[in-house]
Amino acid sequence: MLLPRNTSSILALRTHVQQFTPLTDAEWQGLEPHLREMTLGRKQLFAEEGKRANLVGFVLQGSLRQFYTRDGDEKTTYFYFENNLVADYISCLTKQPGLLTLETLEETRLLVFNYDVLERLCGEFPAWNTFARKIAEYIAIGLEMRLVEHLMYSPEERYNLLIKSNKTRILERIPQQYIASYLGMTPVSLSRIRNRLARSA
Amino acid sequence: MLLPRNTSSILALRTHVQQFTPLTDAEWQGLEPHLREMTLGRKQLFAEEGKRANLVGFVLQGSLRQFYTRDGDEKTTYFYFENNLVADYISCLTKQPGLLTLETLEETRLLVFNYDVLERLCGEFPAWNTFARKIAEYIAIGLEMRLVEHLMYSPEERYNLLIKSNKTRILERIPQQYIASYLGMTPVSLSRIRNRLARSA
DNA sequence: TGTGGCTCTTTACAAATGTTAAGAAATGTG
DNA sequence: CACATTTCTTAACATTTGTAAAGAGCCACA
Repeated sequence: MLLPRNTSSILALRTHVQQFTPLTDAEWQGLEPHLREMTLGRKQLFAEEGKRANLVGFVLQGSLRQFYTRDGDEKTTYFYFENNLVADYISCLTKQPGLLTLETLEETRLLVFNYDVLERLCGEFPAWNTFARKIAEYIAIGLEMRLVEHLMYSPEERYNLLIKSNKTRILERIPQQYIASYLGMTPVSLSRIRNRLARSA
Repeated sequence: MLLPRNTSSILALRTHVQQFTPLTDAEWQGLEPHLREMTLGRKQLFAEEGKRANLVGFVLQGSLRQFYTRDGDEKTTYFYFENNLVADYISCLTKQPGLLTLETLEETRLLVFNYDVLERLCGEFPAWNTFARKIAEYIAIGLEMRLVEHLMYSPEERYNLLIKSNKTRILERIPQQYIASYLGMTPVSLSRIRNRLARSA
């Protein structure tokens, strides 16, 4: 479902982009005409396993989860909330069919554009190229930290790290089964760990 | 230990860089004057935990491992071989003290340059900015796949995936205790898994 | 507001990995 | 080439997590 564009939404995205690198009005105008609003109901798909992704979204309201499927079993690996960009980044980069699915957790409103527009802007404007570089660097740092957490800490320690982190949105808004998956354990195991912690506290 | 520069080494690096994006001679000359050769003996450090990193290396000969330390316990998370770039990427990007250590596994010869040179080139030449972007994207893709492997597969399955992968250099050249760490398990556990596999084969 | 479905917890049991320690094997170094 | 060191294997035991199943609690939606 596509809606007309909204000025304050567009400003929110521009502000987000400019947290990575400054943009002149002219540079911004390279992207703005390609933006459109989209609203998805609960449990609808923003990207689907097996399909080549070319859509980037900026979450205005709502949330999504990212999961990989194996033998019909879903492994949730990431969550997206307001004021963040969401995409099957790997499929956009490689132009290969995606391995993951992006599903809304609630009714979600997004500002969207096609990844190939950004790719074209990277060739036309150094500023957009720098933005794309900074985004990639930001993603790489996040992934490295997350991988290290898995290599260095036990499931119970990872849950404690999540509690002490500033990712409270995850704990507040995400069903526990998905948090368990995100932390690399089963829902049963997370329930046990929570029980242990509650008793000792 | 620094040695005079060597033409074929420099060509090897240029070839590697150009696998990410094409460069004119003029663009390449932005980097070349800043290259120098370095040779490290076995078990010497290329980057050290707690120190801010600013060095990028291109491995000409030899290999390194990357590890994080926790309570005196080392967790090896990555290996670097010939014809690959090595750096404490996060420390270079964030300009914060590094969390990891890079140690040679054998006598290693590298071509090195300072990261801030590359950063400057990103501002001067769009081609170098694109190179930095492609590198970041390449790293992000690798990290995402590695994280997913940990979230979706058991230690034994991860060992099987490593065997079936094209990362044979790891299995051939890396001590098993480090491979175990890389796979997120103890050396004892890896030895057991190998034993099980050998019996069933 | 009631009802069906989804989510979380709890239990018992199975399976895998972690821990510790000792010995065998391999490797690096003088 | 031989010794010292490091690495790998094996074993026994402890701990943790996974699995399956049942019930309680909560939420969404009609």
